[in-house]
Amino acid sequence: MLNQKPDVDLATRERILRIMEEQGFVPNIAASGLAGRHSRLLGALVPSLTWPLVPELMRGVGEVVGSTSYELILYSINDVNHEKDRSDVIDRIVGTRLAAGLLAVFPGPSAKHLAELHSRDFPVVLIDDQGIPPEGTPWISVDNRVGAFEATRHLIGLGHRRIAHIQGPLKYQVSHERYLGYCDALNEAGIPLDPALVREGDFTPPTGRTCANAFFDLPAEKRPTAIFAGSDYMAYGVISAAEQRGLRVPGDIAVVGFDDNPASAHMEPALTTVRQPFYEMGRRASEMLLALVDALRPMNGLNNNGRVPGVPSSNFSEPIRIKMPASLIVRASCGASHRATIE
Amino acid sequence: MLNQKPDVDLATRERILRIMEEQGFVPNIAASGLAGRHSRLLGALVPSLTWPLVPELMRGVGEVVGSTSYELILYSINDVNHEKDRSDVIDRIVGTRLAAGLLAVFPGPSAKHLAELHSRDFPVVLIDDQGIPPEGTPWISVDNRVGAFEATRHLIGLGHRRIAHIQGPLKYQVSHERYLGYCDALNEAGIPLDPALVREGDFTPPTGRTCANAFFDLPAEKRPTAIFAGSDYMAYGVISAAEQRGLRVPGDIAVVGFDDNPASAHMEPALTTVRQPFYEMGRRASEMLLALVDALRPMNGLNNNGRVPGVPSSNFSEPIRIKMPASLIVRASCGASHRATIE
DNA sequence: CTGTTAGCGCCTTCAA
DNA sequence: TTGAAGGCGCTAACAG
Repeated sequence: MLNQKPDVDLATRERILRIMEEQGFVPNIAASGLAGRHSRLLGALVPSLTWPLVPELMRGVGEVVGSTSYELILYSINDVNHEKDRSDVIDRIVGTRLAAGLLAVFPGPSAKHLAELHSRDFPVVLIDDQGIPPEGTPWISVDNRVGAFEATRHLIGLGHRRIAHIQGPLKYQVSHERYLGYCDALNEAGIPLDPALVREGDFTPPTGRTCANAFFDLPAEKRPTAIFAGSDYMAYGVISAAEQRGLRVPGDIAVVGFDDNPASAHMEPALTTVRQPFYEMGRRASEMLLALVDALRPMNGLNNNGRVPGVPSSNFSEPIRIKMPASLIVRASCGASHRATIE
Repeated sequence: MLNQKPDVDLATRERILRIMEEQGFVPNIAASGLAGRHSRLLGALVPSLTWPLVPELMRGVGEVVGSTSYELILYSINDVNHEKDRSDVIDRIVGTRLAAGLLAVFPGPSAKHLAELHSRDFPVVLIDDQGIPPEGTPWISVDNRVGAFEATRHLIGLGHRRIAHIQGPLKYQVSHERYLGYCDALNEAGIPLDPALVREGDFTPPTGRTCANAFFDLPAEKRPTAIFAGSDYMAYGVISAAEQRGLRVPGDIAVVGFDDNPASAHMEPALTTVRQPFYEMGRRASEMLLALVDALRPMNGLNNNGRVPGVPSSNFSEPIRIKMPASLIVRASCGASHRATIE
């Protein structure tokens, strides 16, 4: 019977169905999933939505999923610092058989387990900015190295020679990648790397402040004229430390961040930074996941009439790993207005 | 049969079930919802997650829902400016019978329709900062007026007499409420309201900048010494305009915002603002929704054994409308460090 | 092509 | 108490 309509003799049921379809009839998704052995739900496994870039990502996901007949079910793992392996949670999720596929944002240590799920033909797409994809699992990431390279090169182009870098935690791959990009740019310009100008932070403003102060305490001839922070949040700390010392940004010290947090455009001075295309990544990831899920459907999504034979069920092919470009957003904090970026 | 376990003769089925239960057996949510005529999914209808405060809210929601056996299904309506009535979408959502209840964040014009759903015994909880609740529908909002009152009074306490206010769009109730709070504080201090010191913005930095410039253009004796912006974003614009004029914040002009965006603590100067307890609101709302949903379940959530009679199905009672307090967060931008707030 | 039937995995009721 | 049967709303595979 359809929805909760009152029972009628079976003879007229079909007719009723037809009529209802012509009006706006909405089938019960749960029942349809059950019967069709195929859920219309996609799971999204995300870390705290309060991370600055996750909402932007989910905007892309929501848009794509919203344009289909699928619905999004949100598994928001509010892990304190995202260190724990959430394989148990993932197993529970898969166990409920609610979702036809899983989109995992910044999976961290669970990536391995998700890759295994994928290899068992459960549709999985990973989004991360790390860059160490498990073998064969669909994976969308950001080209951190090139992003950092461009940021640093931009500072060099502005005449800076003593450029400091505040790394993220070294346990994260991204931190290394951004550091390598920084080195690349110095190399290209023939500027020797000065270890005194590289420090490790933890992505938060306080460590940005601490590292900046350490740089400011260097003897004048070793002191940097520009700081490239591994995250916008650390750049906030740098700016704050500079102001407290009476140093003007960008007049006395140029600052560049990484992430392009929503607020970074609106600060004073507006922060030059490297934008990661999270919205686009969300879109791409969702599209990939939908493709995987569809490939697994009986009849491959075609009506059961056409003579077209279903493709060999495991159509897990095509674009597997995507590396998205990060782009430099030039604003006031680096002291260059050679490109007027009004946002 | 349970999950997709291979078929066995009916005799041993039950035994298998028992054993599986002792191990970690995870029932199929869709099937259980179908059979039990009760879904274990809660719908969350949210505007763009990229609004600064929605993620914080969803953190609360996610935490509460995650601690139950319910799952969250996310209906993210990326409406351009949240004006459209989404009743059609809501009908589709309810029509799928997927969710047992609906949590609507900033429902805007759809609030009326949601209230009607509620009156038809479909569990609905609204979260809004507006303050015009439809009759009887569970509704959680923020006390904007008192928040604005405290912000303004704080400025008065610092010695300011000429305090400007930048309103949000007047089509929003919040804008009026915050304005009223501002007036309350002036009244209390016996400061006459000066219409030249009140302007309407649209919650974004550019209008903050525009309005601030208008204030700065006033003749010296009419010029404000403090500006209370109706949103943090507008406060960013104010700060930016001030800097461009060579005015120091808070030295020359004190600035207070409203919202406490995540970045507001990290700017230079850190922004004094009014925090809305969105995390807590998310929690409360989820708890209310869960209560409503449970009240509707057959047997009222008790096992079908106990002699306890189910409560009369419509147990829609208890806390219906909640107004949460907003709290002043004092930071550097208002020039008062009488409370050292390090964040 | 339309019509019918048999479940999907689970809950609930009734019988033992 | 325990167990078997019926059905939730729908789809898919089969008949006509």
